[in-house]
Amino acid sequence: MNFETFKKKYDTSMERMCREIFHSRNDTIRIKKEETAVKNLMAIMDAALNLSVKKGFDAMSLRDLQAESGLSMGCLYSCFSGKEALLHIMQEQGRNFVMGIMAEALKEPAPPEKKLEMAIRTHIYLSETMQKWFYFSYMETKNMGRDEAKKAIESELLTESVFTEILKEGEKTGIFSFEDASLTAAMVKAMLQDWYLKRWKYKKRQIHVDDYADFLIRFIRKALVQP
Amino acid sequence: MNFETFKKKYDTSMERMCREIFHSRNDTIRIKKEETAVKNLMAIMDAALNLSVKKGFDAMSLRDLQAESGLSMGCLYSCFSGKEALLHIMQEQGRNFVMGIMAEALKEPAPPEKKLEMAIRTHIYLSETMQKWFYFSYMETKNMGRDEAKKAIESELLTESVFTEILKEGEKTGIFSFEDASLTAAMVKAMLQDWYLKRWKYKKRQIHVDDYADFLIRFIRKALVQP
DNA sequence: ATAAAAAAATCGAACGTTCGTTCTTTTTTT
DNA sequence: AAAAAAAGAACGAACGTTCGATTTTTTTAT
Repeated sequence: MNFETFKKKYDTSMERMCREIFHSRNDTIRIKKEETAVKNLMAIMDAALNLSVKKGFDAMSLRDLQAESGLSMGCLYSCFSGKEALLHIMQEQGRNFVMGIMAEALKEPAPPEKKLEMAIRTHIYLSETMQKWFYFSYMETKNMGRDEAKKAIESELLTESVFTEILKEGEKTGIFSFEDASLTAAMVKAMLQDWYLKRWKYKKRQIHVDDYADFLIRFIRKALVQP
Repeated sequence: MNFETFKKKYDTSMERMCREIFHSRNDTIRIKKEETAVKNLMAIMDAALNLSVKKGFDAMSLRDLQAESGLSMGCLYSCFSGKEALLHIMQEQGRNFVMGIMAEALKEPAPPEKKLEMAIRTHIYLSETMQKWFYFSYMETKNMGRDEAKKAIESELLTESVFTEILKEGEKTGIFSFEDASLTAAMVKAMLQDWYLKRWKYKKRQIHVDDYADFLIRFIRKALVQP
C-alpha cells in the first residue's frame, strides 16, 4: 500500500465527515435539508480548522469564523448551539472517524510484520489527508472538558495498544525482539505524531508522505531485531 | 551521568531563571530592588506556567493570574508591560536558558557514541526539571508573533542539527549506520519530545526519567547499526 | 535613635473593547 | 402562502489595561 492506494480506498473528504455530523446530530442542528446543512457545515469546519491551526481555537472569535466561512452569525448558530459545542463536535466526530478507518484497515488477519507496516502506513496516510484535524485535535486537548479529555486519552491509549498487541504477537512468532512492548509502542506513536505536528519541517525538506512512511518502517524494523 | 548527577551539576531553579530575567529586562521592569523583583517574578512565572499548562495561555486571564500568584493587578504590571510581553519573556528566557545548558553540556569533545548519549540525556533531564516550560513552550508556539515564531523554529532546527552532526561524525568513524542523517535526527527529537508532551502517560506507568533515558539510548543504538 | 520626608511598591476601582449569545427582521425556498 | 434559512443589530459579561490612592520601605534630618 502507498498513499495513492490509500486515497482511493478510503473516503476522507470533508463532505463525508460533515454528512456524518449532520446525521448524528440532527437534534442540535436547526437546518432541515441535508444538502444545505452539509454545505454550511463544510464551510464552518474548514474555516474553524484553518483558524484554529493558525491562532488556536480559543483565540478564534466567532466573528473571525463568520468572516472566514462567509456565513452570518445566525447561520452559524443554526448549525451548532455554541462555541463549546462546536469544539465538542469537531473533536468527537474527528476521533470517531479516525478510529473507524484504523479499525477497518486492521480487521483482516495478517502476519505481525505486515500488520505493523499496515498500521503505520494507515496512521501516516490518515494524518496526511486529515493533517489539520490531527494537529487541531492534539493542540486543543487542553480546552476540552473533563469527560472529553478522558475520551481523548482513552483514544490515544487505544491506538497505542494496537501497536503493543502487534509487537507482542511478533515477539511470540520470533520475528520481533525488544525490551518493553508498551515503551516501544510509545516510541512508534511518537514518531507517527511527528509527521503531523512538524509538517512544516518535512514540507520544507521536500520529504513526501511515502518517503516518511518507507523510512519509518525500515527504521523501526531495525530497532526490533536482536541486540 | 544520571538524573541525580545532572541535578547537582546544573542549576535549573526558577529563582535563577527569574534573576536572569530581571537582569536582562530591568528596562521594562518598574521594580528597582532585585530581591523584590525576583520574588514577584517567581510568583508570576510559577502561576503563569501552571495556568497555561492547565488551560492555555490565551484562556488564562490576568485576573486568574492575580488569584494564582497572590499579587495585585498593579503589581503584575510593574513586572511586565502587558500580556503579550509576558508571553514573550517566558518564551525567550526559557529558550535561552535551555540553549545555554545544552551548549555547555556538549562543549567538551568526546567520541560520537558518548556524545549522542550525552545529548540525549541532557535533553531528557532538562525537560524533566523544566517540564512545564517545555510543554508550555511547544504548545504556545501559535500565539507568538512572526519574529518570535521564527526564533522558535530556528531553535528547534538548531537542536536537531546538534544530533545530525553527531550522527554524521559517527558515520565517518564507522560506529553508526543509517539512511538519512537529518531524518534520523528528526526521529530522535520526536522521541525526546514525547517525554515532556506525554508526561502523564509515563507517570501513570511509573516510568521514571532514568528508565526512559536508558531505554531510549538502547533503542536508538539498535536503529543505528548495519541493516 | 527617632521623626519626618521621599521613594518604592502595592492596590483595586473604572474604562473602553471585544467576546459569545440572543432575537427579531428580512430574504429565500418550498 | 407558509416554512426554512440567513442576516446582523443589540446585550451583558469578561477581558486587558490604566491610574490615582494607599501602604510599605528606605533615606534624610535632627
